[in-house]
Amino acid sequence: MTHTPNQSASDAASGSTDQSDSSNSGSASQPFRPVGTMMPHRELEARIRDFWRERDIFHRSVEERPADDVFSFYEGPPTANGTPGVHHVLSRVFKDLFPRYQTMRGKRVPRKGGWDTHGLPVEIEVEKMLGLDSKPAIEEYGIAEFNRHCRESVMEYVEQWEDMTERVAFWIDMSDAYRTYTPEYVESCWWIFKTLWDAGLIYEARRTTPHCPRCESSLSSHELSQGMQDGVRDQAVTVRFRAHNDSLPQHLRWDGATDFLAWTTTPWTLPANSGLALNGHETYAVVEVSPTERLILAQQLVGDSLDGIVETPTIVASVPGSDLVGTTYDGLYEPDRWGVPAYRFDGARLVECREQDGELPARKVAAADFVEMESGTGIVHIAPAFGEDDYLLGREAGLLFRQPVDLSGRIVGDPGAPESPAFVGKWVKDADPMIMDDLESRGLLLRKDIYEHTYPYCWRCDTPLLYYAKPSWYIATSQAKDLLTQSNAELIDWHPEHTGSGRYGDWLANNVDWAVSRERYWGTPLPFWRCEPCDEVICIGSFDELRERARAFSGVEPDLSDPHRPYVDEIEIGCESCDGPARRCPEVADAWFDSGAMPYAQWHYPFENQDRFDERFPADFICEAVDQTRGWFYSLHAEAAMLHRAEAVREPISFRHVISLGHILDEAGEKMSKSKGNVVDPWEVLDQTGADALRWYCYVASPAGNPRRFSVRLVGEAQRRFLHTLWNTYSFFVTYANIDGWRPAGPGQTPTVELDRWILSELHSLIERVTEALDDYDPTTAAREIDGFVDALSNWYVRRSRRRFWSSARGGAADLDAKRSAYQTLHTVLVTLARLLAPMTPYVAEEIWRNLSAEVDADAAESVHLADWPVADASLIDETLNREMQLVQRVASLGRSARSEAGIRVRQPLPAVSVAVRSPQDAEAVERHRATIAEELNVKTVTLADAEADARRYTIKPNLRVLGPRLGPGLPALRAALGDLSPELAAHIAQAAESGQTIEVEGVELAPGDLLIEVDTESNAGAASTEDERCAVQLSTELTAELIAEGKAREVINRIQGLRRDSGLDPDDRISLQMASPDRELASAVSEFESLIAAETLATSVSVDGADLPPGMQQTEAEIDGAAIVLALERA
RNA sequence: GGGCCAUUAGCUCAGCAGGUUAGAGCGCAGUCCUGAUAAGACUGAGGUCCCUGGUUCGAGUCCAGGAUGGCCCA
Repeated sequence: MTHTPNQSASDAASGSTDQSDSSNSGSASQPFRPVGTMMPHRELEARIRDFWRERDIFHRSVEERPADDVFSFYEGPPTANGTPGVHHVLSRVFKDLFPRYQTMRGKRVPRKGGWDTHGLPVEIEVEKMLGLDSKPAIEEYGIAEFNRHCRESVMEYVEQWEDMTERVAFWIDMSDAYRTYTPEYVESCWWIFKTLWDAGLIYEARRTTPHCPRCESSLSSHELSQGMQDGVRDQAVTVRFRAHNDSLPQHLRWDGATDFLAWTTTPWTLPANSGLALNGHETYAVVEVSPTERLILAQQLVGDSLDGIVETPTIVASVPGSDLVGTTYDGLYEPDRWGVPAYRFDGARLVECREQDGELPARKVAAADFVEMESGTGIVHIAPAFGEDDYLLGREAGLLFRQPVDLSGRIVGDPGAPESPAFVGKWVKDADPMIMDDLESRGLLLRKDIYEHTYPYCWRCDTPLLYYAKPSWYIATSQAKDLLTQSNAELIDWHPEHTGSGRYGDWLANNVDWAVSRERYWGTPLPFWRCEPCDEVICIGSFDELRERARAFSGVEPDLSDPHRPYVDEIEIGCESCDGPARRCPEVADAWFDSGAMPYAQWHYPFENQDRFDERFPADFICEAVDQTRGWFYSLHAEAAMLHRAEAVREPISFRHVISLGHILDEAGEKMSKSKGNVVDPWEVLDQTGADALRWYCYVASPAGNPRRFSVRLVGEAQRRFLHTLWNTYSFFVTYANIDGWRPAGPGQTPTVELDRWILSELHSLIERVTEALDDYDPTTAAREIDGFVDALSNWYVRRSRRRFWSSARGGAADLDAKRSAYQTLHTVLVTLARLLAPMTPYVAEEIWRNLSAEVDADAAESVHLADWPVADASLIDETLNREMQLVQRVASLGRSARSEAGIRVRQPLPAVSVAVRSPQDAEAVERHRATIAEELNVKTVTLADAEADARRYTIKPNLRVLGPRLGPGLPALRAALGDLSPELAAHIAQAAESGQTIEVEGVELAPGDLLIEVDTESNAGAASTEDERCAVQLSTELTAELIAEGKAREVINRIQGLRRDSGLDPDDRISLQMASPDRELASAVSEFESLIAAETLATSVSVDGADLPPGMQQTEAEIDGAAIVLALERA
């Protein structure tokens, strides 16, 4: 049996297995595995995946490249405690492209996988599962057991991840993947901490975080935004602080009392007051409210603040805020008298003020830009322990730090102390009214209001959060700010560029120290041990060191097979200074620290694999979504820069090229989220359209850095438009090559057929452009170039070459060379395309490569992914030919347009086309491609328009690009003058310009290059014309009897071909043909063109006017131009 | 509140250094073509190039301000 081009997809799917005579690709009649017209993507992917697995192609694609020429790729580790979504697919698709490309370019690209396993999101999932809802609950449940669940949960969906990864053909070594929880990984992290510690780049300080007093836990910014509530109504109070008279500016000192008015929505923070902030650039008013009392507040807020409190406020003085800075005042409470210690800032550290150091410094007024005039009094109460702004101002202005509230939200202090207030021991929200009552009774509360604002609540338990300064460990990244920004600007190549210079660069320029500790359980434990008696901190840099010191201290060597909490917390070591016992500080590391440690920790560097590390650091390429600018992109860069500063690694960067991907949106441009229900399931897309289509869409739709809209429909469109066209070209080739038994015959010489030379010229030009784009990490340009090429290949090259592929079937042995050339050329193009597509659409590329090359050529690489990237052969690129072909295509397009305008169908031959062009080169092109133009337009002759003979109209326009800069403001006058030219003058100028003379118009000397000349051909009777800026085409529409007859004959051919198809004949079946028509004209046309009809329809015998058509024949009655004809045929 | 990006046809996107009539694909309508192609060709409808100013002989493109959307950070 012979395959017809119309065989169905399901035939093709099973084609190679259940059709006995076609199962061997090497069989005599069928050089290639038959291919149907529809791409069977599911079957194809499964088959190719099996092949890759069986033949170990991925590993070989790495191992077969030279070990000393590595292209280093780092995998940004995902967490497998959730199912993979489309956005994960997107990043894997982009990650995969460049390693594949570089492999084909000859690099060895090892691809070690990795999993991110630590962190709060993991803990939260486990808490939910176990029904725990707070830190105390976890501790009661048991940290050991809790962490055991965490460890299990992070690999829960690993199988789904592996399936997805394999399905989209992301080649990465999962069997050798690093996991951030392994002891080796943790130990490398400790090495980093120790290295930075020794370089003095780690310190402990307080950090203000949103804190849930019920869960006793800090919340991340992500959690914070989940629990923001609008329209929260809180009590706002305005209170007075008595200024020290002798600290006021001279002119404000007097006998009476002067009070600052300050405003707050959190009365419970008032006992912690250490300062008042005002805006140094604003004006403050001193208001006299009684003969003995004055108040100070922002001048512009006097009315609002005192409304209803003071009848007629009298402003006795106005002072700039800056004049009040440094004024001291009395606090409302003195918590140090009921057992709350006060601390002073020593840089970022806090030092407790001890009794022996003398009296505490007084509270004072400071200037701060964050003080606004929107509401309140323009004076803000500052409690450095309870707010980010407060803390930073306290540190900057040298205020005291008091923290009379514990982590569970209770007011601390010794209730037995003589001055201890009643609210000691109370929950802060319960303390609020007590404090207000107390202040009111002491005459210090000026007013109470209800204030509506947005306030954060715990997303889990709905408790209002406290901003709370907690001890925290910092990496002093701001000390390396210059190194971070400079190395980023000079050494890292960002795509898109603006992310590196803009978003990321700006963020680095505003770098603040990295708060790296978390008061949690499932994470890399910080290697800091603190001596209980003397507070000395010891940083441990390896397990051996810890074992050693623990044994030296306790005589027992600890088990470090699991270095996590709680086991590591139990290990005690000796203090170097006082010999006291040191215990581990309970915090774990920010999980981002783990991710940034992967260049070292994935190899257990520096304890093992030094060579490997050296060879692969820094990475040549990484790729993640844009949200990683402050995530992995930063942690990687920061750790490398800090280690470089500590002189531990040779480069201050850990990656050289980076693609930052835009986010995936739904079809309407909305973010995908479960609550909106617009999440696209990756499996659905993969099932419906296949991995290649999904990948292709990702590359071609929009540049990597753009946000992209995504839906099954859009991917399906890309599939139809590109993959389907490619596949059909491939299928066409295989079908005809099999019919002819054509086999590739080694490297052929440059073809002589012009069309073949042209497509090869375009192909090599394409190789150049695609290579350039991929070298520049620009897959979108590469994909769009290939897309355009495949369109030209299918709709010009193959269409124009069809007759050559059929030529043996048409009986002409003379065209054998041309046919061989066509096969050879199309084969070369497809096999080269397979290589160009291999990094992008690895399945279909492999299919084409295997069928057309590997399976028939013992010398070809077994897999396209083991093959080399094609190299453009400049000698095959013929720019002139490319331009000429472009012109021919334009002429054909214009001619078809003229035809349809004249309403003459394409099968009707026309006598002539006349082409007007504007350059000698184009004229030559028309001459050289006459035959093509004639065939495309179905005309008998192609002539160049003769300027004299035609009624031509010229339009002369100034070449603005040239004349604009030269004439400037004089341009409009010239433009007007050229627009008003008489036809004669225009023709005169045009001819002068064409012959290279200089013309003067409106006093301006114009050289030929200064003008653009357009030609219109008048459409005279019997012609149809159309033009564009490069050429004009005029079709002669005058029909002769001869042409009409040929038109009729072509109609007959069309009907016979239809009948052939309907009769189930194969394309190369011969027929005997009989025709009969009562219409004289039609009958004579058929007789006249009998040989044409026979040749086109493969008729070996033709009988016209067979009055008695034999009954066994397939027959049909057709109507042509109103005349009936009966057609009958049978296989000859 | 700050930063980055985007905004061009119903939809998805091009539009390079400012230049003459702003393009493509999909979709829609019509016509044609077809023995590889669920394809293709031709034509048509469909645009205040987000808005307002400015620079310039000339602005979708450059500058300033604003609007909307997305992301990040407060």
